[in-house]
Amino acid sequence: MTAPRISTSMYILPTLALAKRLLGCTLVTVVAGQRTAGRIVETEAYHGDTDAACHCYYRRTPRNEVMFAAAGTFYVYQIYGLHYCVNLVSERENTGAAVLIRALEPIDGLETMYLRRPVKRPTELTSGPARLCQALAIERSMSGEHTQHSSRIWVETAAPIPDSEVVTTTRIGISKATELPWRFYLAGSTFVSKGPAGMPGRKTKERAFRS
DNA sequence: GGATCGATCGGCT
DNA sequence: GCCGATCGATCCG
Repeated sequence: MTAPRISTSMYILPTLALAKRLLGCTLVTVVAGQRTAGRIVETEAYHGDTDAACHCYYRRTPRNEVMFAAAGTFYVYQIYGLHYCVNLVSERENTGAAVLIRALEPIDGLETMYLRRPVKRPTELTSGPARLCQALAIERSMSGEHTQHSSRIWVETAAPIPDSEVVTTTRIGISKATELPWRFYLAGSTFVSKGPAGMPGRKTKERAFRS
């Protein structure tokens, strides 16, 4: 079962709208002939020079260059020297904004995912930005690929999730701009990441955002 | 269950 | 030199 890839009209949405709209859609990779896919259940928005937590906040550099590419481009970066995280670039070219994909519900290729991540429960497979990259074999060489054209990574569309099923909170694991309610997840999903319990010197606690 | 800590390295504040 | 959009192991209760 596959669905069409997301269309231009979707990934040109403003970053916050795109972050919400990606919920329910399917992130797919095909690596070494193995298709692995998961339903997106958690995202975060990062937006250019207005957002101190964004990689593009200070200026354009070789590292964040891909975030200034066309909307629909994947931006993959390495964090803490050993993990990867994947984003979908948003907004007009040269803006420097993206949506971080933080958690998936595994759908296809579970056996392959377990080979890449020897864990016990399906909830441990893809419930975190670095975990899902390991399970779907996403690494830095995929940075710069486009969801419309890539043969190894793309997003497939799904019906929009009603607002009543989307929870909005502050973002996780950052130390700047912690007040922005730019994290979104599917209410009731057991595949959402919880984030670190608490690390010294870091404000990681999420705050529910009332609306 | 919750808190603490180490791994590991590229890019820059 | 410092530190991060993280994870998993370990210790405590």
